[in-house]
Amino acid sequence: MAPRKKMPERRRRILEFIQEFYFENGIPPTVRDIQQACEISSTSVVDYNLRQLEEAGYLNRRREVARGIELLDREGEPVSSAPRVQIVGSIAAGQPIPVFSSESSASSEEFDTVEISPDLPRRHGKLFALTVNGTSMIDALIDDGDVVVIKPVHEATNGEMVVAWLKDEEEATLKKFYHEGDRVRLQPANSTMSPIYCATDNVEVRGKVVTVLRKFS
Amino acid sequence: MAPRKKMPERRRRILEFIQEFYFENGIPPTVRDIQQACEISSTSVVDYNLRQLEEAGYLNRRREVARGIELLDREGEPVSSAPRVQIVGSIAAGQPIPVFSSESSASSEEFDTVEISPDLPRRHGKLFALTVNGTSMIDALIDDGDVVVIKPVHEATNGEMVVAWLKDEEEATLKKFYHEGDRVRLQPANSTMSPIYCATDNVEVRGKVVTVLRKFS
DNA sequence: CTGCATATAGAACATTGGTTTTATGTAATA
DNA sequence: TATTACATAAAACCAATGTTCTATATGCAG
Repeated sequence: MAPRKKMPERRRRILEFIQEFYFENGIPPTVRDIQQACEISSTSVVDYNLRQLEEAGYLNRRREVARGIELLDREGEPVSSAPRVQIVGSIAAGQPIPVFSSESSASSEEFDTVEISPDLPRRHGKLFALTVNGTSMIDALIDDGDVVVIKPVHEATNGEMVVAWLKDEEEATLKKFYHEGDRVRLQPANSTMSPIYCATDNVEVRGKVVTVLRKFS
Repeated sequence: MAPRKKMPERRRRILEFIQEFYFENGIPPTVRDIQQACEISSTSVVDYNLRQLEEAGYLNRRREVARGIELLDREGEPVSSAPRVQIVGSIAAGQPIPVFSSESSASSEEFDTVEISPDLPRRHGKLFALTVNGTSMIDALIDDGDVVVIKPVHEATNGEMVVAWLKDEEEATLKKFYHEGDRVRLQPANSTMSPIYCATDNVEVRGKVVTVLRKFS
């Protein structure tokens, strides 16, 4: 699969149309649907661009099959109806968590997963999840046993709830992030706990909370 | 749309296959896909049965379109990838809310909707949603502006969070439900508020909370 | 039995829609 | 300038696929 870099305007337009069409109609468009919508003079041009898109890993084409275009997500997986994210571990203030590899490799079937709204990966791309241990985030309305869905990012803006990695301590915590001058304040979401202050270069943001899932049963 | 009653075995088989196929492939099957999978001797038989299924409201057929079968749900709506529920109103302790009609009628496009995990309607069937006003449910980790997804039910077990309708007062509230002898305790989720006690026959359970959705941004 | 609705068959038809072929234009590069 | 990769065009080809036509079988009501 070729790398993804800059793409001609028309090609981008085609890809966008396919996504819209599939979302609205529940079936992929035909080559000629694309041709008309994107005002392209020939089906061969559409075919050409589809091949390029396939090459670049944006979609699969089922040969000789009507409406055989299959959209792929950023990991090359088909975008099916029910996206799931892996629960890669648990987190509680001060507790270590496993290392994240956003380039997650081979072993896929070893984690529990949770089903999430298709909306989320559409907006945020690749996500993962952590189970929350204890009530240390209770003031942020995150309870023991809740699952937080995380978007892997390396920067955060003030007030966002992030997974922060403390290099020296080799610990990860779930806290609110505040950059204050040359240091960082990590604010627990529990009024009985004090904030952590540390040097900017000792803190590594690993991701931020996108949503919280809670079981009612 | 004709009523749904008993269905020939073969027809049921066809419908089941369409569902499986669409789920697995992301596109509907062709007439001939169905023919082969269901071991039917002629495409005309498939066509005949598809017409019957359309008549009975199980699916739509886009005429002259390859893979034009569109599955419908129990409400006659297309089963698209991302299920949505209507936000039919808002709720806060003591505030009135609109009347729910689970047999929701004509007007469909008048409400905001939220996208939910496909898992939920699969498990609970028809759902609706309410926006939470104020912080009266804060102890249950439900904040102002959160959206609660509700399953319309008429009974609840102790401890469940329910939408309760108080007949005399003509008000609806979101509270925890406890049946205690000949009366019902409706427990607010806010430590500064007192529970409501009332006669069993003055309380009507309208639904229970299935999940909470919160925006992080 | 007759008539009628329901269900199945086989075959052919007609359009849709994926694919191929050949030709042209443009920009970057040796 | 010649070469090459990239992008666009027009037209045709033909497999995939929706649709139709005719014939047959079965069960049920009159």
